[in-house]
Amino acid sequence: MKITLKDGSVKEYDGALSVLEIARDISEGLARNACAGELDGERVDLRTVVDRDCELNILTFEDKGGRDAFRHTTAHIMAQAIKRLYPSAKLSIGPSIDDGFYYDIEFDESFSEDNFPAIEAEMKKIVKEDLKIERFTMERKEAIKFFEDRNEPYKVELINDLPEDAELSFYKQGEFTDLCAGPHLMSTKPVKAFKLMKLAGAYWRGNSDNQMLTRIYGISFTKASELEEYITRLEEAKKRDHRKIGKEMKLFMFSDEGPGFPFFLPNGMILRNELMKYWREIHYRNGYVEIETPVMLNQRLWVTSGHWAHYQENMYTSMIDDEMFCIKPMNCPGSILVYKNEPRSYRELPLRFAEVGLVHRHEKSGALHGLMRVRAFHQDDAHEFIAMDQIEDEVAHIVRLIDEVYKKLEFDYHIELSTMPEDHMGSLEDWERATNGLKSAVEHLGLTYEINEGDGAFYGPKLDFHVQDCIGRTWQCGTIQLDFQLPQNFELSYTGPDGEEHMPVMIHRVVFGSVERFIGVLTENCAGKFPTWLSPVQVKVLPISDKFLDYSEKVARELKDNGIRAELDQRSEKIGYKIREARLERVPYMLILGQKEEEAGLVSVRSRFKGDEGQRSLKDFIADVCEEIRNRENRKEEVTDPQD
RNA sequence: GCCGAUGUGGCUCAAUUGGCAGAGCAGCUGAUUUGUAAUCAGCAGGUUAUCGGUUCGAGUCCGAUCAUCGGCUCCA
Repeated sequence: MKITLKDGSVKEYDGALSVLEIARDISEGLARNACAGELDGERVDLRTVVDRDCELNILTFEDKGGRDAFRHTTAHIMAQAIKRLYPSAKLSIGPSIDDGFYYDIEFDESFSEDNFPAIEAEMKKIVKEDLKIERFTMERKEAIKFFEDRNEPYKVELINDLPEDAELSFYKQGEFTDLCAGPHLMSTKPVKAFKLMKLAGAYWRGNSDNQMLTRIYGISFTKASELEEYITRLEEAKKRDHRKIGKEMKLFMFSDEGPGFPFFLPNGMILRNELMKYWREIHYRNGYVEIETPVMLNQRLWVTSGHWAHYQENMYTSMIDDEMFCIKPMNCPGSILVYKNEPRSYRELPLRFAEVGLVHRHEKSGALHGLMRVRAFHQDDAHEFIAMDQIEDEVAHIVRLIDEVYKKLEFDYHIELSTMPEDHMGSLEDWERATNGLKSAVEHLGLTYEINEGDGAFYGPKLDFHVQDCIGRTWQCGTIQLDFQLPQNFELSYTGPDGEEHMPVMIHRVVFGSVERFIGVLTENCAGKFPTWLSPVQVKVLPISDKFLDYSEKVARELKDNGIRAELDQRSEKIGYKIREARLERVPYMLILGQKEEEAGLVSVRSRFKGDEGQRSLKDFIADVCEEIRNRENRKEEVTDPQD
């Protein structure tokens, strides 16, 4: 047989060989580091026997596939340690994930992180024991009996749910045997560096009606230094947390009097208003008109829209004069009332009503998370009413708009297409037509997307734009949702060129998603070092001593007169102290003013980007900063902070 | 909502087996008049999240509630 390797070279063998044996034939080093294989693009075990011509890629810890196998083996080692220490613990599933691995386990007694050190110690023993990991298969009946005898009900349930013809594979290391598709390492020995990271509850099979199991998360590496590096990186990343920076920079706050309801402080308001100024500019440029609809409206409207039936649990309500009013969780019904305010013509389409609407949703207490997940937030919403044949163009138009904004703010994002959920309105045909409309728009733009099965809104499928926070969690920001249902429920129509009444298609879309969440992600992306146009204070004027206060006031006045957000630090402190504070406040520019500057009528510029930029005339400085702000430039940092 | 953890001045954190609630920073007052990341001194600041219990005595032990953090479910 002929085997084509990753580098294109071809190996020929007479008989069948395992992946490991082929690796060993290539080099001893590779065999030592091999974690798994990739056979014609499919992930396989090191034990897999190759007996035909194929492409084979040997995976090590450096490859995602190899890393997965390595960490999956670590999960087994953890499970084995737990079974040694807690023989009555019941195992369910324990996969590798992007960021390590976990195992979901049912314990008899309450389990806390205090138990981690003992488990880690036992894991170390297992690694040291250098247990050989063997793979074998079992008949279904035998396998069920095997796990029934060992009181592992979750494993039995897993086996019962596998298709009839599925091969049931097992991996055995020492006294421990687990149902598992693999792949796995050959022995426990290479798992040199690992750490149990956190503990969480997790519902069996991800269903909140089921039993809650204890999930233990861990991470592992081939070397201790890699583990240390990982932990340091994680700690560094946490310094970018928007909740920490928001407090430091006085952007926003929360109060126990309103859990999940953000308060915007003066600095946060500047940031938000500047963002919205930019937002309005690009929306007016893209053919949107802005409206505002009431925060609360009669329950009747929400019954018609379907929100009362599908979203009631999340809605705040109020009885007024014996009528029930609902505080809006979404802006769409309000926009629809605006649409219906007058007869509409095909000539107006696409009709784009933008609305920065304040919505309230009663989110479960455990779901709240800083500005990322709140109970009151501003959606940079728009509801568009279009003709059926405008779907693809309009969706493409919005995708381009979102892309423009995300690029401007340097967000990395990925797109997900969310399809029909269980709890939905409308016919299957409508759902299919809407889903296909979204698909073809993205495909024609040449963009890639993942499919998120069953995650659409109850009224339609959606394209979601996801971005990452400081520790890699992804958050949905932008979304484009197609909707055939609400136009029907509200009997919307427009007069076509044929003089007949037609039903418009509705698009719900946001670019930022929630302004609050967007600010949270933005803050973490830039670690609070906002571009100058978004900075609460753009220039800080720092007199060397009180003697130069008059000149400093004049300079600050001049800056403010030119529309620059400037602040004067008039405290009787040393210049080093003032600079340090301005740096900690992440101010983009400092003007240092002393005798030299006053006599020459100049300013000394120190920037966040380059440090000391030397002396220049105030006029030139103002011209450049104004230009930078007007263009909404994002100057790059060329200097790093000294350690605190 | 569920599982686990946490809660001490504005912020960051101390407080031994249960035995007088403390420090640094920030704030205020005064001195200092400063040249590119922290000048000095003094003053003030607390019902230890809330409520209840055990105890001669509770920040510390127990219970409940609230909030926050990490996940699960849900979601912009």
